[in-house]
Amino acid sequence: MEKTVIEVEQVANVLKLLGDKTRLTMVGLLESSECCVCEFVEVFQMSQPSISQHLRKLRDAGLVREKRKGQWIFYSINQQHIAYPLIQDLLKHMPDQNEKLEALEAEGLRISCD
Amino acid sequence: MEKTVIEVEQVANVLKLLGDKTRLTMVGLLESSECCVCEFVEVFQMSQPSISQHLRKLRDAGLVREKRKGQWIFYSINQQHIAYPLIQDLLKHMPDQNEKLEALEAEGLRISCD
DNA sequence: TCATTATATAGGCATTTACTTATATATTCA
DNA sequence: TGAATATATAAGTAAATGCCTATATAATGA
Repeated sequence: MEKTVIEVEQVANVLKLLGDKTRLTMVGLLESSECCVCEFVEVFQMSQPSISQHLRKLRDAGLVREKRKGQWIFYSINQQHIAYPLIQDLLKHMPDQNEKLEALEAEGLRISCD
Repeated sequence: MEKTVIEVEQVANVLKLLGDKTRLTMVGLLESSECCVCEFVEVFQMSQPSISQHLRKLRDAGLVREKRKGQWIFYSINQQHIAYPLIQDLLKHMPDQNEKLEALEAEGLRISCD
């Protein structure tokens, strides 16, 4: 395991952010691939503003990055974040979120710009 | 690493609980030794009811256990909790909280019943 | 240029959170 | 038994949270 030691307060702030089912799942999804906002809207069946607000919190904390590709904005995990190794460790204790993306793919709702 | 896989919602609930500096530090302290409420009051310089309420949340979630010893009630970490391995992994990314207990000891404020 | 699609922001609202002070309960010991 | 100590609970409150609807901004393509 890569070991980064982070101050308690910083750890608490990251955990507070991830202490929400939606954001935690988002991070789990982003660990396997980039996603755009509309994909999250599909996955979570939640209003688009709500999704945007969750992503904003993650972005403000530096945990995710955004990149525009045409009309879409893709979010990805920031592997440079000091808490990234910690987050990886966390995710190891959770079920893989990939099936949610595969379900999207099966419905033809996956966005791809490559 | 011991690997327990837990449902996303359960993980989120644990992270929400630990997404508070006080509770996260409490768990860090309890990982190295049992503590009673008055010790926490000293360490955190916080009102006794406030400490009790934090401990109650941890106890309600089953993360810690309480055991009366005379007039004191000692709290300990519940190593049987399904999320305990996850918590251990978390703590590896934080500085050791022991010095806080050592400081107490130096002031003669550490309670011991053995 | 205009309609459509994708995303962000603003404002409102109900719920939760973390503290406070006051009080209740439990144990110890003279 | 009664005072002192340790802890829990109750009630109140300000701030934070997470959602919603409405609207603004940005890119696309006919």
